[in-house]
Amino acid sequence: MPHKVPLMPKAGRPHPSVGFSLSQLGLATSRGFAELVGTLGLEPRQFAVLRAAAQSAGQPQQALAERLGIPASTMVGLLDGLEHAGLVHRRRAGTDRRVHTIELTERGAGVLHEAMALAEAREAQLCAGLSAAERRALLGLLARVAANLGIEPEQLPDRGEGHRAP
Amino acid sequence: MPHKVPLMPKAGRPHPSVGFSLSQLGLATSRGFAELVGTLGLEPRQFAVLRAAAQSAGQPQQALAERLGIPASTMVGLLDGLEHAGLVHRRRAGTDRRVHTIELTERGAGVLHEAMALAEAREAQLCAGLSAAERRALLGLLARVAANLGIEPEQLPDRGEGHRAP
DNA sequence: TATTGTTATACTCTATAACTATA
DNA sequence: TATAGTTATAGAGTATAACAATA
Repeated sequence: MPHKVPLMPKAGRPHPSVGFSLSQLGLATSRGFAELVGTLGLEPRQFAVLRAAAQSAGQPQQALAERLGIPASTMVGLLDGLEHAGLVHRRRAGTDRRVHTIELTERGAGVLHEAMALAEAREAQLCAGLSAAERRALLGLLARVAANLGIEPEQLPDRGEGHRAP
Repeated sequence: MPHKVPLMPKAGRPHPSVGFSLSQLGLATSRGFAELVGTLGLEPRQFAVLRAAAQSAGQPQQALAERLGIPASTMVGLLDGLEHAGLVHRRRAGTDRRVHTIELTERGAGVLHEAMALAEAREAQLCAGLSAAERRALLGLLARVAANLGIEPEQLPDRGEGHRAP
């Protein structure tokens, strides 16, 4: 959450606004998700790293960083944690001994699996009481708002660089 | 964190999830809002303070802090900025000379007005292409998700890092 | 000389706790 | 003694820049 944390108006309560609701819910969901994967000893970005590493094994650590929009120096610490927990493996590439390729350990794959299950359960909790059609409608409307903002569907939340992002 | 900035998965792209979409859009909207009011020299929480102060003049500074969920020590800096910009006025209460009551200056009211106009324009941009009925539907669905999370409609995003060390 | 990963530095933000002045 | 506001200190988190090994 983090978005740095964004705080928006309140009070007046003339009408609820989409912007305020999204800001409020976005913070709550990401915070809740962080807590959830925290029970597995992961922080959200480590979960993202596990997923990305699982998609194709043996990626250089810098490739992962770039793909997730995480600075290389930050990636070091994230991987240190994952490696120390035995979830991931750094190996020097034979072709270029400067690069470290990343692979999930068996245990790492297991934890990733658990984390995905938690995420699914969380999704179900968020959407409790919504019919399948309503959930689809919500996703569709959110996608249209995202399009208005120029956000591509796959794009990571991406912590802004220099700008203040509360 | 945006925030702790919460970062969520990506990649796999089996189906988009409500949780991920909200996290992504929430960060984008709050960041965009921060940039927007930034053009007026405000940060988001200062905008919130102006709104709250406008609702009823002469509130003690601590009342504002509590109402917005902002720590008293943080409120000091926010008000310092607002006062220095001539948007707000600290006055010692006659009844209890310890309390500082806060009032908007004429200029503060003007800036608040501008900021609200910006926020409205932003809302329109977010909802571009949505019919009135679709926007209502979106707000309704978001409210139901919020209810599932136990969030009250009025509640501020609330950065509360809450569970720190006692 | 350029590049991969690492470490070190500096900066931003925030909260906790000390401090003052009133009560 | 307790409270409103202020200031100071310390902690977490991050990005930028220097660094070592390899190319």
